[in-house]
Order: sequence, then C-alpha cells, then structure tokens
Amino acid sequence: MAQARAPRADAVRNRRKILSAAGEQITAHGPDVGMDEIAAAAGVAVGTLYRHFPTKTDLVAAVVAEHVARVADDAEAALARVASGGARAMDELAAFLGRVVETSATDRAVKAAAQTLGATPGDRAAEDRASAAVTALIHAGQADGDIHPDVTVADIYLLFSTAPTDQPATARTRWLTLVTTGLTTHARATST
Amino acid sequence: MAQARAPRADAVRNRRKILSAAGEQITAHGPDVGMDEIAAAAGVAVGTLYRHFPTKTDLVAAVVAEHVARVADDAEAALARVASGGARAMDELAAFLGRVVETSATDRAVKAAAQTLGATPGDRAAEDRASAAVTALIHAGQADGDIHPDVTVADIYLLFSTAPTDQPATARTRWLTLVTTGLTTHARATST
DNA sequence: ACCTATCCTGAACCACCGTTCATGTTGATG
DNA sequence: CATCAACATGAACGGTGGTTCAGGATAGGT
Repeated sequence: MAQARAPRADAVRNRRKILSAAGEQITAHGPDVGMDEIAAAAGVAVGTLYRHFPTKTDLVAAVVAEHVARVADDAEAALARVASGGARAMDELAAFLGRVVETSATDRAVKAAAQTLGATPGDRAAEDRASAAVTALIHAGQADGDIHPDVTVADIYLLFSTAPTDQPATARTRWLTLVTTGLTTHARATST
Repeated sequence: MAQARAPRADAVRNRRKILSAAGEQITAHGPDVGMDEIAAAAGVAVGTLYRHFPTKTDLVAAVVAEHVARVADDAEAALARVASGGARAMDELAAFLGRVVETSATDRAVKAAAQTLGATPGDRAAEDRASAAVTALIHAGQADGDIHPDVTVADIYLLFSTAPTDQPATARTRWLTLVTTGLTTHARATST
C-alpha cells in the first residue's frame, strides 16, 4: 500500500475547473450538454475530462456529490444555530427545507442528468452528515412540541426528494407550505 | 373542408397496436427504447410508426394522452359514487389519489420519456375533465368539513405531479399519508 | 539544468438512434 | 374484378455524442 505520489498542481486546478464548469454548463444548457462543451467551458481538452473522470456518469456523480456536501453543511449550520440556543428548531428546519427546495430548483438539470445516467454519488459520508443533522433538528422540534412525533428523516427525504423543481417560485412556496403543514403537531394522520 | 375519407381498417388496427406496444416497451425497457424495438413489439415496420406519428415525441405524447384519459375516467367515476350518496367525498378523493400514485409508479418510465422529449399531450380536454371532477370532490369534502377550506385543485396537482415514483410501495403509501394529512381540516397552515 | 512520470491535447473513431424514401402490398370503392 | 389511393416495408442515411489514444507539453524532484 505505498502512498501514491501527490497529484500535480495543474491537475488539481483542472479538476476543480472541470467540476464547476460541468455544473454551470448543465445548469445553463440542459442535462444533455456534450463533453466537448463542458471541456471548452473549463478551458481544457476533452481528453482531460476523461483523465479525471473515466465516464460522463462519474463526472455528473461528482457534481452531485458537491451539492450534497453543500446541503450537509447547511443542515449542520442550522443545527448549530439551534444548539447554541439562538433559534427554534422548527423554524430552522423549515428555513433549511426552503433552501433545499430553492437550490434543487436551480440545479434541477444536474439532477435530471444524474437520473438519466444512473449516477449515484459514491459519497455516502455527506449524506450521512445531512441525515444526522436533520434527525437532530427533528428531535429538537419534537421536544419543543412543534413537530409531529411520528415524523422521521426518512419522511423528510421522501417528501423533498421529489420537490417540484419545474414549477414557478410561487408554486414552490405553496408546495412547501402544504408539505410542511403535514409535519406539524396540529396535523393527525388519517390512515394507516 | 370536405370530410376526409375514413381510415383503412388495418391502419386503425396498427395504430392501436403501436400505441399499446409503445407503452409496454417503454415501461419494460426504460424511457430510451428505440423506435425499432417498439415497431418490432407491435409487429410492424419502423416506417409504419412514422406514418401514424410523425415523430417519437408525438408517439409518446399519444401514450401519455391515453393515460390522462384513464385518470379522468377514474376521477369522474369517483365523483359519481359520491354524487349518488354512496360514498364520502374525502374517502373517494383519498382512494383516487392513491390510485394515481400507484399508476404513476407503474408508468414512470413513460413520464420520464415524455419529459425528456418535451412531449405535451395536445389533449387538454381530458385534463379538464379530470380537473373538473377533482374540483367537485374537493368542494364536497369541504362541505363535509373534512378538507381544509384553502385547498384547490392546483394544490392537488402540485402535490401529485411529484409523487415518488421511484420508491418502494411502502414508501409510496407513507408519502400519501403525509401529503393527505396536510389537506385535512385538522391541519393549519404555519406560514404565508 | 536535466530527466521522467504525470498530465494534456484534439482529431478521429464508433455505436447508436431518429428519420426518410423508393418500392411493394392491400383494403376499399364502383 | 379491376383499379387506385392508402398503407406498409426496411435498408440506408445523417447527425450526434461519448470515448480513445498517439503524440506533445510540463511540473517537480534530484
């Protein structure tokens, strides 16, 4: 298990450029942008793309992984705010979920590309971080008596993994209201 | 505007075979089945596909239109059951929505294909039928005091256009419970 | 300054898929 | 039954887009 030599500086730089260019191009020109366009936007040749990511699927997966990591950071920040006593858990959770909906709307093309290619981020770590933070927020909200005792992270995931990314902002807001209402203490489940 | 001659019998037959074959093949082999495979499954040559549907987009749109019509029928049947006094509006609505979720799970590949190709069913009539029936069910449920007064058809559409079609049955059921709960009288909106 | 493993370049390759069209077939009309 | 418009056939085409690879450049250690 000899430690592999550290990557060259320009390689690291290119990898970053490619990653951000990929995100931008997919968002701007739809989920079907060619590798050529991504490479051009990154100021790099196609071959370089394939040096860093063996396949387009891998590239998209890496882009998604970045986004997941960002969401995890967001969730942890929200939790920290609650833990320090500065904010109510329910409010932080609602605000966080609102941000999730907005960013998924922005990045919907990336999501679409990932689905089409069957790209799954190998980075389970970030997902776990997000899960843990959200779980803590839920528990805190339940302790406050704001969130229905039955609600779990799985529910949140279930609800928000299919947020309406193709709808106008007003519709997204309305959607958030409708969905959040169902998580609240006032609501009671009506069936098994 | 002379009345065009009636289509030939075998043409009608083929059109039907193509339509059902397209649905089956897309459902079975994913949203990216080639026209060749659809043609083969229909027992027909590719050219015949293009005689009936100028483009793949048109074909998929026609398949979607069929499904929409079926949903409209379902909604109207549910409404009829309520109107005849045999069923409670809330229950019929919930059951109807459950069926919608299940069928969208089955036909998710068709939906995906439609989205990829930008296929929009020119058949606004069926959509309007469904809308009208659901609206009536909502009003009845609100009159019964079961459904929150703010809820509209647009809300239903918003919620169910993003049903989790890629999740297992138990998750779909849970999702339905969570979403339906938010529509109930017991729930109160928590934000603007 | 030199050397080499690492990295980059980009034209070319290839497989796939929607679409077309010249040719052959068949249902309906009289 | 004869006739013809409507319909079906399926090989071939064109364009797209992911992927490869032989050759050239360069960072980084000695």
